[in-house]
Amino acid sequence: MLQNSNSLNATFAALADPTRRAILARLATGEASVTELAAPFTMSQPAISRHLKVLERARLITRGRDAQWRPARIQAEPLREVADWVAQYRQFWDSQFDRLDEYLHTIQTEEKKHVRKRK
Amino acid sequence: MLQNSNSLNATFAALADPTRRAILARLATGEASVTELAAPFTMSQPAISRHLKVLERARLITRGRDAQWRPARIQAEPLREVADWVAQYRQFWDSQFDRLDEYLHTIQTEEKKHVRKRK
DNA sequence: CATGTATATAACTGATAGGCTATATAACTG
DNA sequence: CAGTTATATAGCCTATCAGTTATATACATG
Repeated sequence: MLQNSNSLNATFAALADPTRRAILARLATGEASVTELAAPFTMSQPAISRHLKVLERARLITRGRDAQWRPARIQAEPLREVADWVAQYRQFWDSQFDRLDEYLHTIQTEEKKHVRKRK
Repeated sequence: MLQNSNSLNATFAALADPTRRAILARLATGEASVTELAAPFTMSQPAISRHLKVLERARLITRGRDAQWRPARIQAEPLREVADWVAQYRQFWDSQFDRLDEYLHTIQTEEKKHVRKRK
């Protein structure tokens, strides 16, 4: 279950920054150069380059080469891993699972109360 | 689209740590005390308390009170936000969307090439 | 080959993360 | 109320993050 631990660490850390999420959103419409990606932001070009490096290390993007441009492309795999990870918890908000959720929670709470009192 | 930016920042940052993800996995089976949550780990109790505080600030857990115990319970909402966010990118790995994905990518790439050459 | 454009890297800085130990607080229990 | 248990907080340390400016590198082109 935790074999993707390192991968998820890097992916979630990369996604924790709004600039990087905005870059991904932009790349969802197609590849783009660093300058194009930097345009919507007030921060410097090196800052964007570093954000891209973080995304690249998390494998959320790959970089190409087109003359002096280094176009970035979004990569699906880490996003799929996030989707798979969070799907584990779907029961907690999906009404389809409410009954099971409630049941599991009830028996768990009862057990804990007993355990604690015994100690 | 970015109205949940702050919330997602905290949520993704919280999820970037494997200890905190393990705590959430444990809480998916029902509420638990700090000591119970700390048991599987080699780190100190204060370290676990701090991890719980991070999860709490991200609203991924809430804390209760049961005598000297402070049971933690998982909260669905931020996880649902993550699921919603990542669902935006479902097209990139779901084969159902491959054709659209390919089409979008092709026209995007063509456009970019023209723009770059003109400059 | 000199210049312009696109991007990366280096060096610095201030803030935050995540661990520790020691200590404080809160509640139960004899 | 003294001792025990559960948890939180404080203070410290080291590492990493996210930004900056200055500079280097890579490529295109007149």
